[in-house]
This record gives sequence, structure tokens and C-alpha cells, in this order.
Amino acid sequence: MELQGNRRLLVVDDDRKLAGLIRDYLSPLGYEVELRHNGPDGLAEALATRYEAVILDVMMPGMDGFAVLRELRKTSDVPVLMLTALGDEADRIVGLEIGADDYLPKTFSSRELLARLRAVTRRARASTLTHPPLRELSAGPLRVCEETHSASIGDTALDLTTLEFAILTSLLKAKGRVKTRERLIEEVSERRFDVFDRSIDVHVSSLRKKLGDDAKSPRFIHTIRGIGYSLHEPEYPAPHQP
Amino acid sequence: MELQGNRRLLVVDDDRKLAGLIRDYLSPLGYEVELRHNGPDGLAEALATRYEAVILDVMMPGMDGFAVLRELRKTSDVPVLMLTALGDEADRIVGLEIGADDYLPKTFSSRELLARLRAVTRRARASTLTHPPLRELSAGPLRVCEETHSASIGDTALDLTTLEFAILTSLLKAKGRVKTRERLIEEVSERRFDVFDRSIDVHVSSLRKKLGDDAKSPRFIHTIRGIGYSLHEPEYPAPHQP
DNA sequence: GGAAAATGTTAAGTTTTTGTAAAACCTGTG
DNA sequence: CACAGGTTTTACAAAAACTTAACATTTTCC
Repeated sequence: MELQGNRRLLVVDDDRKLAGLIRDYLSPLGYEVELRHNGPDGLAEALATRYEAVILDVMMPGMDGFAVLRELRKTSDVPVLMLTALGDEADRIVGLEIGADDYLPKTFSSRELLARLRAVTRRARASTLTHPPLRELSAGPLRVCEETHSASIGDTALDLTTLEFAILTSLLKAKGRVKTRERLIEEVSERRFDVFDRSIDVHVSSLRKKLGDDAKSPRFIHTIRGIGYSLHEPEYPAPHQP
Repeated sequence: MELQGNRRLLVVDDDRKLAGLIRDYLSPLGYEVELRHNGPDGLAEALATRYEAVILDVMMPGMDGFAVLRELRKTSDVPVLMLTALGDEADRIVGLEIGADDYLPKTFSSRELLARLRAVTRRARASTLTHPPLRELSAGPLRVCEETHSASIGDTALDLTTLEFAILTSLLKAKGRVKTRERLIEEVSERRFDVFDRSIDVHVSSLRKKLGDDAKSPRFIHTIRGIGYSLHEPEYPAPHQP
């Protein structure tokens, strides 16, 4: 039950008739199809806009499909379907090698076009969307993920309040650098800092408690007297980068 | 348009077929792919050359991927993609904990490989921008970093108080030049100097003690009688005024 | 050499800063 | 409107750091 808002496709083919035909097939199915009729234009368009897939003719005068694909693959992961002459095994191999996702004989049927298109986009989604590399911050056994708003030590999850989480994240992002109380409080809440403001201390205190961060074992959060706090991996007593 | 000259990758995998496959995927896309087929060779190569990223198999006879990674992370920040058996969550957690940047199931598609590779190198680039290398002051074996508020001699950390740290930093910034007691105290604290103020002497004394700075060996901190103090690298004898 | 001046060192005594528990205060919610 | 979770204030305890004072040591200069 994919609710497909606007599925944008790009067709790059110097054969305007064929390109038009593809558009005619797909438009009624809810695709928004853009056409380009030479390599450079197609490449520029593919780089400029986020498409769900690109259908790319191999044989074009000037910059051919392989050249376009090679350029495109330097920065883009968009699924690419290559249009090749029927049964040209060699083309197919080359195409797959430089990053095509599938190929389509020029004599395709509407059904085949649709099937391959779907296969290609499904695979793309399966690989990158189901496990997008999670952006995790970590220091030793401590891990924090901003996207999921979760934090854990080893494999036990931490139940943090908004501010505790924000403080932890802020310290973690600074990785070893000292954050002044002032910067911390202003980064983490709306309030302005004044010298007698102790609220940061209170949050740090309860954060430490939840981290099991006591003076005995090597700590995560260090107090820099007169300045603020910093966070290190507990292993390293002397934080120095070469 | 990013023109990234030679994108050098290292693949460490005892499975020569898989390693070869990765190279075959990536070479046509402009990557220069180096292969190693066991842990120690891979580690040596990763340390010897600057790669854009390392793809590292977890399961290898002898030195496994985790061991390699642990060693590697002692001195290198190169992005590392771990190859794990499909969906092995445990491996993934361990890997991320010891400093892997992402993981890749062994059943990856070329697209997924490429996508994760890109994500990893992009992040690495971004993080060098947000975490510029720490700047430090030094004199011989003595190093001080204001950003982390840490100081060390050789590789033993020094535990300094706020004022000791400030004095040390101030002297270090004026490396070789004399600082009067007056300037020192006023730079380092809020108090106004008066002639009978001995507090600087006390701080310098305890600072010296922590530096292991005694009259026997060449000292860091030199007393300039009637004027103040200066700091030199211990190798150099104190200069005399002409 | 020896007294005066300057600096080194140590150990209180004081002040500042931080840790933390608990009360007060908000702010949505059932 | 009471409640619950979260945040800030308050208040006091504890720790750490700073200054002072007192005495020791070194340097200077006659």
C-alpha cells in the first residue's frame, strides 16, 4: 500500500518518439515523467533534481549513456535503468559494472517496463531506507542517537529527560572540549545565564546519576572548575589528539 | 562538482572472491581498490597509506575484523565499513562501539555498497569540519590544550587547578619571554597586585611540583629575580640579557 | 662571610565553587 | 482541578582552590 505522492522519473533518450512513448505509458499510472534528449542535459537534470529513477538510453550521439552514468555515479545513488539494444549482453555487463541497476531492451512491453521499474525502486528503498546508516554519537560504551532520541550504556537504555538528553548530546558533540556552563544552558534551554544559575548543575547531577557516573570509576562527565563541563571516553584519562 | 582525484579504498577480507567482487563493483566507478586477505596485512596497509575508507570483514581466521579495528583506531580516524553476516545486530553494536562507522551485510548490492560508502565518507568529511583538530601549546614534552583544558608531560596527564592551568598557559604563550609577577597575577585572577602579594609564588611553586620541575634537571619555569617568571623548553638554557 | 632582599615551601585558614536533596514552580492532561 | 513529569530555586553540605602567614632557602651585594 504505497501511497505514491509524486513519483518523478527522468527519461534520457535522443529518440524522442521512444521517450514520448515511455511517458505515455507511465503518466496514467501516476508517474510524473521528465524528458531529456541528450547526455549532458540528462546528466544535469539528474543531478539537479531528486528522481525516483532514471531511464537512460545507452546509444546517444555525443555523450552516451555510459558516460552519463559514470558521471552520475560519482555523486548520486539514484536507480538507473539502461535502455539497450535487444540482447546486447556486452552492454549489459558494462552497464551493471559502472552502476546501472537494470537494463531494458528497446523492444520492451509496457508491462516489462513497469515491472523492472518497480523492482529497481523497491530494491533501492529496501537497501537505503530500511537501514539508513544511523547517526550515532558515542563515547566508549555510551551511545546516543539523536534521530531516535535514545541513549544507552552498553545495552541498557537510559531514560533521560529532554534537558538531560540535550546536555548529554551537546557535550558528546564537543567530544572532549570544555563547554562553559553559560554555553550549555543557553544551548539547551531558552533562558539567559546568570552567575547564580545553578540549574545546569542540577541537571548534570541527575544526568550523572543516570549514567552511573560516580567519582570512583573513570567518569564520563568531568567538572572543569570555574569553567564548565566536558565529556570523555572513560578509558582515556588524558584527552589529547595528535 | 566534487572532483576527488584518487579515491583510494582498502578491502580486507579473507574471502578473495568477495573482495574481488567489491573491487569489480567499485573500480569502474573511479575508485582505486587495494585488497588484503588477512588481518595483519590489512592493518599494516591501513596504517601505512591514507585511504578514503576501509572495508573490513569481521570474520577472518587469526586476527578478526574487530581486532584489526581496535588496533587501527588507536591511531587512525579513517572511516571503516564492517562486513558482517546479514542482520547480525550483535556484531553491529560491537563494531560501532569500537569505532566502526557503519556495517554492511555480506549480501549487499552494489547500490547499497556505494550508498554506505558515500554516507561514511561524507560524514567523515563533515565531522572534520565540525571538529577541527585541537590546537595545543607545547614546550618539549609539555603539552597544553586550552579547548579541553588538559595538560600533560609526555603521556602522563597533569591535574592542575584553575590558576595553575592559567599561569602555565600564560607562560607558554609567551614562551621564552619574561612575564612579571604583576602581569601574571592580573592576567590570571581578578585581584590587583600589591608588592607583598606572594600568592603567585605559591601557585608557581605547586605548579613546578606538579611538573616535576626541580632545580636538578633543566627546568621549564625559570625565575627571573626581581622581575617574574619565564618558561622554556628544558633543552635550552635560559638566555641572558645582552 | 654575613645581612638584607627576594623567592621557595608548607601548612593552616578562608573563600569560592560545586554537588545534591528537597521544596516550589510550571504546564499540559485526564 | 488535581496530578504527574519535568524544571528551577533554595538551602545546605562538601570539596576544591585560593590566600595568608610563617619559616626556610637562595641570591645579592657590601
